[in-house]
Amino acid sequence: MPELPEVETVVQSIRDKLIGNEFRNIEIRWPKVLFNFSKSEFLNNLIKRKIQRVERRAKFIIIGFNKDILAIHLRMTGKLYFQNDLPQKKHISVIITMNNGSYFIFEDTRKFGKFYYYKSQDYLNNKLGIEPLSNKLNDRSLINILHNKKRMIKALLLDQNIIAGLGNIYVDECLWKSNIHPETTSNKISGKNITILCKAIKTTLRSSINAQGTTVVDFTFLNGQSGKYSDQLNIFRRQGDSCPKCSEIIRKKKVAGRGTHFCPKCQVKRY
DNA sequence: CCATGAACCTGGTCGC
DNA sequence: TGCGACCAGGTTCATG
Repeated sequence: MPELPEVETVVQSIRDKLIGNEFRNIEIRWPKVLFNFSKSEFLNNLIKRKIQRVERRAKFIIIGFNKDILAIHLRMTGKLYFQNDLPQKKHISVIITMNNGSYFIFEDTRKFGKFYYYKSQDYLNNKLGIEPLSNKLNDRSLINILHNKKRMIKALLLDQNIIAGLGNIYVDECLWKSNIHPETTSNKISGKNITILCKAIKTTLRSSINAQGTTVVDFTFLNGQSGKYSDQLNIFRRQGDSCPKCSEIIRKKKVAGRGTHFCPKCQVKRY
């Protein structure tokens, strides 16, 4: 499901209900959801402590206490929301009872989502690449990154250790906007095209955040609201349609292990 | 260093 | 209606 704009949307939808409040209890319905700690560690470390901050780092949701954090990754189908009654749905992985009696729920059909507990955020910050919307990503740094690697551009942009937050939807959209074939070797892309790519990444992510993300199948937040950026997708899942720029038929093929959408006329493979 | 495929799970869709 | 094959917004691990 979620890439950077969707995670940001989720964070914004739960932040005010978490900050200043406390966890009181936790019910684990899918034990593997706790990746690097146990239920008793959750109870010992995170109960009855005031939540200080709620932020996004890459595709992680960070719930910060003092220095220590609860980090949540939604993977493909994770959903986080509040509810006043106990949920009756099928794929509930976690139910956290809040100090005000409401329930903070993690629902995850495919069960890939995970909770992590860290004594500080340093571990994640060191492991993850730069934030694409920060000024650490700019024309110069992106040229530097791409020209110092020899990798297929699609795989490189999906690599969270380098730039953290892009996923399959936005990589396809951004490569289309900058006329780069997804299989192009990164060091063969001209500085001029990289500049266009850099701009495409920032404007696409910002527009999607403004539209509260993309709902392709079932991404929802709050009370089942959908992301509106789906209307602005140009090629993602539009194989067989006409390219909005040149009317060529949009194609789909597997690149870097992922279904990849591109226009064979606008995005010519040079290497 | 890089690419590929499998694994982790469930459910939707498509063809027969 | 049923069944199998294939696909899905992500990440990690083994292998060549």
